[in-house]
Amino acid sequence: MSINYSKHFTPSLSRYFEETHQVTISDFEFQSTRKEFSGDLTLVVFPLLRQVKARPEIVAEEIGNYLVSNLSIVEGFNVVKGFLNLVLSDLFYINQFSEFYKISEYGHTSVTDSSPTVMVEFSSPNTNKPLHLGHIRNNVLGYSVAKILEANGKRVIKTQIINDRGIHICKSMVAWEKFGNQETPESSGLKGDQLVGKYYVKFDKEYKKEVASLVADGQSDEEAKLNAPLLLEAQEMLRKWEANDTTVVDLWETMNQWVYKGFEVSYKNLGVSFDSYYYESDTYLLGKDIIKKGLSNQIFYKKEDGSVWVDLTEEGLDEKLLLRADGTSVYMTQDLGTAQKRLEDVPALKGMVYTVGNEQDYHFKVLFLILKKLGFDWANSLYHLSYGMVDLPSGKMKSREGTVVDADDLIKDMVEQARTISEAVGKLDSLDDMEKDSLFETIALGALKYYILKVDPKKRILFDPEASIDFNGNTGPFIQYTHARIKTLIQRADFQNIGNFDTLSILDQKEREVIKQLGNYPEVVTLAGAQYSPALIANYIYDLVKSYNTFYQNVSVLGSDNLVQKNFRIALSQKVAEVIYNGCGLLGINVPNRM
RNA sequence: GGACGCGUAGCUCAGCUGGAUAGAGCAUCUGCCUUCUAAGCAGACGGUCACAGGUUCGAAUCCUGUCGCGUUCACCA
Repeated sequence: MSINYSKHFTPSLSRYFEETHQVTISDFEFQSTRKEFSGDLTLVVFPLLRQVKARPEIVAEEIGNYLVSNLSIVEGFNVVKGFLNLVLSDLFYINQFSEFYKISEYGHTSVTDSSPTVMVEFSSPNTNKPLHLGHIRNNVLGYSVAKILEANGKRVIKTQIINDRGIHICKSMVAWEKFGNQETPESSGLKGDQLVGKYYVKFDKEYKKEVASLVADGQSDEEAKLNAPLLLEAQEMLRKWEANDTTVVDLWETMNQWVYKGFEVSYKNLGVSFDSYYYESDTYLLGKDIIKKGLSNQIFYKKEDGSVWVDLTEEGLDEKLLLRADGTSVYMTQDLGTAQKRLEDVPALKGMVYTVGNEQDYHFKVLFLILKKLGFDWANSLYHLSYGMVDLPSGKMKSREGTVVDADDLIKDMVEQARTISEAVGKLDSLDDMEKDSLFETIALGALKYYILKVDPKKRILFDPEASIDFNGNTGPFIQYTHARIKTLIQRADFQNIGNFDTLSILDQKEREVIKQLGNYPEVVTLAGAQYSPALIANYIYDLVKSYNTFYQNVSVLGSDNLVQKNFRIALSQKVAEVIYNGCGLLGINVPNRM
């Protein structure tokens, strides 16, 4: 358990010390008392010994005595070595809880007119193939971080950059022209992105055949790869596209529309959404102006061949190309352009989060440095939300070798699995078929998202299809289940006087645990330190759910004879349900009222 | 080779600004359904926190080095 009491539980304690000794609040370190010792809150006295020269036991004893006689919320204490364990009164917990109880969305900051605007970029797919498991991690992470920032009082614009141009698109187009027989999503019944992806794979297959036959004719492997007719056709198509050839552009637009329609379905299945879209085909040329400006300000320099570079050796990095000798743009140019365009569209923009895999750590380091050098004041508020790859037990995913896990397929499989398990458990007889379907979907997505988000983004994930669908232990369905149970409990409970706990005096140890967890919850995120982490939130929710379950398993609410206590417990349940609901919202996970 | 990231129980992962005997889940074993959801709860078993130094009252956590794994160092995107 991880609780930082210094933020939420200690101001009144620390005030005393500030007055009597020349030490500051930061010298006091509080932590949750370990369960093998008695007490609620522990003061670690070692850090104080620098100011107060005495044996730790004596200092602890003195402080403990003082607190007990001067602070009504401290009922008692014990000293173990340099640790002062304080026993807090029930009143303290009840007051604490009364405070949480009154505030809905406890810990969230609402968005107002003066809230800073930030953009969160995620998904950012290529338009030549369907979304796969790696995209799911990206989408789920980016969406969650957007929600978290919103809960922290930021005005958030969810956006993406769609990689809709380049040779890879042309490959799908060539293959479709040659082998497609005018196939369309309508004629084939295939989702648009799946259809285009099919021809991307087809291209690769035919291309390999051509290479093989060229090699058989005596060409070297390298020659063959460059000379294969299909590749030449794709390159020719790219040239035509850049020259605005209407036939090519029309085909390009048609096929891209298919893909976008397909993506929309996948996003809907995943439960994510966007507020704006940027297309590489619109922005890839824009960076050139920035380069020009940087050149005249001598931030960049030109080599003899005419290519433009930036020198980052002082920052410990290399020289980096920004513009080719022939004047065409590279990846970096276009990212500079996109950043500029976004700022033009949203002048109030105060920061950006880029959700992109960690293989691009270096790229973003360079991008941010360049923007800083160019003097954009928001360049200090750029954050690369970098995440690790998703591995399968069988190894790495490779799209060309067909070892990818398709996003649509995966979601479908998980919904089926949810159905199988749920039907085996029973309990759902009162639901009609539509309610059941929507429930299975909610559970499946909860399982998938939680499985991905509970892991630190920067670590690589080993995606085990079996374990991801597990409904026991530290999983999404476990959390959803607890929420549903609480909801039923509240619905069935017949109670009055909720919110008036004045005469309540004896708390169960488990109730204290739950209240502690509730108090812990709001401190999960800050933007400034780039500390926001869905994994942190996931684990907090799990802690809360676990202590709540333990508490409720051991206490029979409806059997309680004291009305005040009964109401208190129901109020506690309500609050826990609310926190689970809000917390899951930050992860983009829905929680059902029944399951 | 340089840079960055990771290395914690058999497996998958937590572990906040350094604090007490390192925590969960899965797996294995043992208990617990006449009251609100057993998709649960309680317990047992399981650790040289990769390794070696250093900093200090105290290190999984901070510093240095070594080893292992990954990514990256393209006029690809």
